[in-house]
Amino acid sequence: MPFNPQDPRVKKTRQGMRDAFARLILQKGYDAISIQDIAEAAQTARITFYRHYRDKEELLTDCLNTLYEELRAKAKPITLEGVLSGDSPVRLLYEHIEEQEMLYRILFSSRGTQTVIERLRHHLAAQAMESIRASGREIPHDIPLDIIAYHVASGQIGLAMWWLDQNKPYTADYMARISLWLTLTGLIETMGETGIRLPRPLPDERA
Amino acid sequence: MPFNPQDPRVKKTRQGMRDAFARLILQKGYDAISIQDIAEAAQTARITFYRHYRDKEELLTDCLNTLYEELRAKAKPITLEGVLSGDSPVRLLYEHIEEQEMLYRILFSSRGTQTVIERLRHHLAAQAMESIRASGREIPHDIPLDIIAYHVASGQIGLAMWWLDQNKPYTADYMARISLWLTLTGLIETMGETGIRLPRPLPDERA
DNA sequence: TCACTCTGTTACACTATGTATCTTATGGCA
DNA sequence: TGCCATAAGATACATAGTGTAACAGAGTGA
Repeated sequence: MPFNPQDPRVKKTRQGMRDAFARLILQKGYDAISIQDIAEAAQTARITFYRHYRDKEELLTDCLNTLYEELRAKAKPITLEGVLSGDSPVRLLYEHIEEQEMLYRILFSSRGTQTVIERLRHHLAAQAMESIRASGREIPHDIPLDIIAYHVASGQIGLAMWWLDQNKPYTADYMARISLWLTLTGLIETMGETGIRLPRPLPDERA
Repeated sequence: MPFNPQDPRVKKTRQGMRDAFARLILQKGYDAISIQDIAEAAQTARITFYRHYRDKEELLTDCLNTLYEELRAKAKPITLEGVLSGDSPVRLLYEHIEEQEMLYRILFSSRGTQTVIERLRHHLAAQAMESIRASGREIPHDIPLDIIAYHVASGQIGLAMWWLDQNKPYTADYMARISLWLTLTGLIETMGETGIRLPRPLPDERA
């Protein structure tokens, strides 16, 4: 189906589908939605759906890819000074969540989104690695860099999910700073340093 | 349907369904599975499925609830000494993942599981709070305890997901220690302490 | 205006779902 | 051992959703 994405009719149809779909997901959940429902809510014919998307999944991907591309477009070059002064990737994430709250609620809650969350996690992990490189410091105990990066990214995404789930009890700015602070300092002030058995270096531990 | 769960016929039927379902999910994915498929794979009649479960979702919940209950049953009282010597909730998690790898793969990859992952996150968050309380220390900067707990739990789950996704490149023991270490000390050794703007206390930041 | 493209209408075959009815098999117990 | 309660199997059916086809009508842009 070689549709022309520039055609105003096509634009209108697809935008209508995306909007209707987002509304329906929040209203009754991904699984309970039929193609019929989407077509009706978008005030279009059922067959028109099939002309543009193979299935629900593809429409959802269309919705969330746009979201992800938007976040990526916001990314700036990473410097240690920028990160420490609060101009961090996690701050951009919280700003973007504020702008696109409805879509992030779908991303974090629905089911057809595992791949997009995975992409977001990869993205944040890559940025974490870049931040660590920008710091120019040695990694302690030879902990593999990708492990660190995924731990950081997972904590950041998890905290953002918690924030939306709790209906944003704190400001995005506060959350971004907390997230960065926990990532950087962990619980060391709380738990204390004494007695922590550091992991041994890597080679002994290969499975 | 007041079935007797003790009846050996019932036990056999349900166990067969659970096993068949787990195999099918890993084989072709949750969405692509029909009730027919499950019944066939379990070598039973389609109608028998409906006698025991309302839909796919309920069968999946049955599978994963068992998993979650098993993990919960392993939990021990938390002490600071136990946590620091490596006898931590996250170690139990990794041990359990090794024991039930197939089901955890389903839990972490499939779609019908958001609620169970959420429950796992709550569980780990609750244990993190308990660990912090057991330490008897003050929480720095009045950071809300639940924020810390969810950050910790998310990092731990995310790292475990990464580990399975990468086909377990390191031992469970090593992963558990890394996870604990990152949680406790963060990246402070890597990024350094200077220049980090700590979050201001809470009251100014309420949304 | 005209050619082209997109959308709407109607229709159809196919598959999965959920339920009902009746028959057969199984396990516990006197 | 034979009986009884209960679970599983076989068959059938109504319903809903899916995916596709053919044709008519509306919109876009030159």
